[in-house]
Amino acid sequence: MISKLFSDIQRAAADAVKTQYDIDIDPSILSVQETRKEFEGDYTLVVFPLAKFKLGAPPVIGETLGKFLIEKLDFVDSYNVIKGFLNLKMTDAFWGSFLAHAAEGDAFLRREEGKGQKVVVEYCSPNTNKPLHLGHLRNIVLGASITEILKANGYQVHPVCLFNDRGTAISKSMHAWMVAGKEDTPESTGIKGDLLVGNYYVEYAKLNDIEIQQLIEEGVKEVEAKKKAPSSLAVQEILIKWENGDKEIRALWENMNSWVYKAYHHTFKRLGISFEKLYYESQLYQLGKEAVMKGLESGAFYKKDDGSVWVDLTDEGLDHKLLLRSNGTSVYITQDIATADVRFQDYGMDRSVYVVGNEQDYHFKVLFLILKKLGYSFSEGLHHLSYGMVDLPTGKMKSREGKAVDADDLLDQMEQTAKEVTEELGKTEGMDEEALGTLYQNIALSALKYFLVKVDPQKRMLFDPNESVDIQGHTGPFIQYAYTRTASIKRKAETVAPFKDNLPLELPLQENERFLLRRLANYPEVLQEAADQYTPSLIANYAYELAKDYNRFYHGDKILHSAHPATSAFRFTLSNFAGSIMKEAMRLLGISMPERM
RNA sequence: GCCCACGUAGCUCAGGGGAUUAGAGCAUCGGUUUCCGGAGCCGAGGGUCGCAGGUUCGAAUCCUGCCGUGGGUACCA
Repeated sequence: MISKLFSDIQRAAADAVKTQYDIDIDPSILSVQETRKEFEGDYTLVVFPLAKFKLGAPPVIGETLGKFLIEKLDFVDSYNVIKGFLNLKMTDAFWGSFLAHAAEGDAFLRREEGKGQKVVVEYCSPNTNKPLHLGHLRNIVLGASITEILKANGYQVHPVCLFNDRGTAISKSMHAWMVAGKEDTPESTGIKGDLLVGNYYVEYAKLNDIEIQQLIEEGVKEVEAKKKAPSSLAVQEILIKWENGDKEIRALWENMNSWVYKAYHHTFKRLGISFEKLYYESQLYQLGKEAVMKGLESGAFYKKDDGSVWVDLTDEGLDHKLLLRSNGTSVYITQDIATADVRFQDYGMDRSVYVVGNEQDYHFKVLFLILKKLGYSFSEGLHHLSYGMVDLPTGKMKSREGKAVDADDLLDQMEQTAKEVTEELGKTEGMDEEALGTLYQNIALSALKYFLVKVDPQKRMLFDPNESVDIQGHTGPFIQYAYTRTASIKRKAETVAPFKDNLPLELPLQENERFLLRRLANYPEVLQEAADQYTPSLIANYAYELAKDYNRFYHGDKILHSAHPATSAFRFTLSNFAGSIMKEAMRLLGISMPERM
């Protein structure tokens, strides 16, 4: 809607230049933007770029164009020129018409761009040897929201999760558990399964470090010591036994994973996320070899004398990359090739999005080039949604040192805070115990998810566990609170008829109303940009700005009891519309809106 | 060494060619409730936009170099 408006203005301005100065210009050189707050107007045409045609001083050109536009475009009410900026004020009728139409149905909330295109989004994808921590949470929130954002843009989206359920990580926990006496279970200890397994992972790391230290003191070189430490050797043995299908090892492996999955599914449920399909590395890791063989046949890869298989990426500015070890076993990237292939068989997707931390930027660059070489039809639609780590004030979060913020603990803590603040405010009379529990959970999730998603994914972010996540200011609960105001207004206004396009506005629009309308009109653009750039933070920041604009509007003239019924109808419809956009924007972030809080 | 990302107020972050005064939140200080919900609203103080060049009518924004931080550069995942 705005993009069409902007191009209308640009075209009219280009026409003006043609008729007034007899010069043909490309309309797109005249950029249109929102008028800055301190000036009068809604949208601004920048006329500086015309300077190079030597038509005169920019302010004079601005005047000429302004006069022309006000004649030609019936939605332009007035204009003013400051330096090379032509500020255009839209008519009240324009805004009235916008509101009446946009607020009707939900066409305004959806875009068609991705219609007919299938996208697979892989996110979360944990190693199953430890609890989900704050870093996973950032991943999950990004993955879940990009899924919804793409859907709202018309794509058919399939969210999937890949469990890295085998390999050295889980084997370390297994070894420590066996060393400790093969006794503890989640049931016997009362410790949730992922944490229990994670504790053994920490135990392993401690044991391993001590052994290495000892060897070094005995004069063994560090590199050697890491390989020769008894626990390191034990893990290698576990890996081999696992591959050979050793009964005892397989049983323990299944058992430990089941503890972890049980806990994960509980956490997933709590976070309100679900996947369409779960993939397991243990079922995929052997398929890589076939894929590599195909590439070998087609000439995309090459074989060295020792039997190892490589891909040459020097043409793309990278180096040679190993795909298959000389002993025939696969490496990390081999599995990813296979996984992409399996996924294509499952979904026939046009695009594939991987939500993975930015320490793997290079890995995905390589993977995407390889998939392209192999000629996959979806290789043009690959995207790595890369995000920065969540750091603690003490540095990186490290599971192996037990230095991580557990997702469930954090949520417990935040629900408590939400409860305290809500009770203090006392707006929840009449809600039963269960509804209150849901509400606290909702507020806690909103604070946490919003905190994680509002920052540009590319940037690292800092989390201080000693300072709990805010619920005031630029936060999820702030936006929820603004929404509950719209809900409250709605409850109290059953008799107010909605505003229709044919109704007159008895008063000229107030500044706060215009700002709010402008913000709302911009929603489809933000929705598109968030999808095009795979950046949910754009939606988050938009929702915040919208809530702020709404609060200013709310603190202005009365919505329901204004002097004229037509004005009340208009303000009421505006309030409701703002509420539904807030709700939709937050839904895209995986946050639901309470009606009261 | 080479490659990538990041560097904006005390702290956490927006803005990513455009306006004189670079915006928010937190923290600090002040105002605001007989009136639709004060988790709010209004205001004050606080900035060499890492540094130096360049491109441009115009640079926090684009380019180059340097500095700082983090990550990558494994027959690890």
